[in-house]
Amino acid sequence: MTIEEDQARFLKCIGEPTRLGILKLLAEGERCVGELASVLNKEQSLISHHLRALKECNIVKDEQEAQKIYYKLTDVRLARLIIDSEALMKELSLCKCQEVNYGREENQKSCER
Amino acid sequence: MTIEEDQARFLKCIGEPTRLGILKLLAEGERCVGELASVLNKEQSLISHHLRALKECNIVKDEQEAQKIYYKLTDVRLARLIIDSEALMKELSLCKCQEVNYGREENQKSCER
DNA sequence: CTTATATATGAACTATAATTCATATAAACA
DNA sequence: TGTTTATATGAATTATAGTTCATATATAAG
Repeated sequence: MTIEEDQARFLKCIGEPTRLGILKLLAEGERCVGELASVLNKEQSLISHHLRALKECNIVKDEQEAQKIYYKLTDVRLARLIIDSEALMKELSLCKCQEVNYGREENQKSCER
Repeated sequence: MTIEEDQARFLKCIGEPTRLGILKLLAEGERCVGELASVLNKEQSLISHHLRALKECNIVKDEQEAQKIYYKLTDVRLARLIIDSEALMKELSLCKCQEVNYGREENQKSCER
């Protein structure tokens, strides 16, 4: 088991659209499964499966409160990582002069290709 | 196409062991395909496929020099992202008290589970 | 103790991605 | 021009991951 394999597992776990949606919500504060499912408009069981994957990677932790189970990020720096990678991704996409530029058209002229 | 989908594509592209190996080498400086393949001890065609994936995500760019084609990171901040995510991953794994602790055994006692 | 609510689980299915192999392209050079 | 070297490509295969559905578990409330 190499570091790259572990790191890949970690990044791959974050790098899935539904899980990113979950993580961005949890970056704002803890949420229970039902809330996540309704806000993201996905099936409860799907959210549960994704939460389990995130938990197995130590990205989130849970806490039971009555019938509900609240999830939160294990570390605040995860929120930073998500924000930073989003910013970087947007810039790299801009330099490709794609159609999708996330509303920052004024920056298109600074693209060399 | 949501931001989460784009961001996931970006992170998933980085989050693969062989591609991480490539990226860490490119973080040190540009390399041609053959070098990458021999250092990583993988087939040339495999490296080529992965480089194409990285290029499609604008993570690397290439430059031809005679018969050889040199690859480099499109942005230095990618190196930072890889370093930071590795550091964070290691810390999160430590808190899980896993067997794999990347040689930082002295920190195991600070783990609450 | 029965019912409602919240979440988890496992199997089946579907989709996506990684790998290998054979071959194509293209530059350099004898 | 024929050969070597470097890289890319596409098809086929295999592996991994995401999704759905039905159902299980567990807490709370009547």
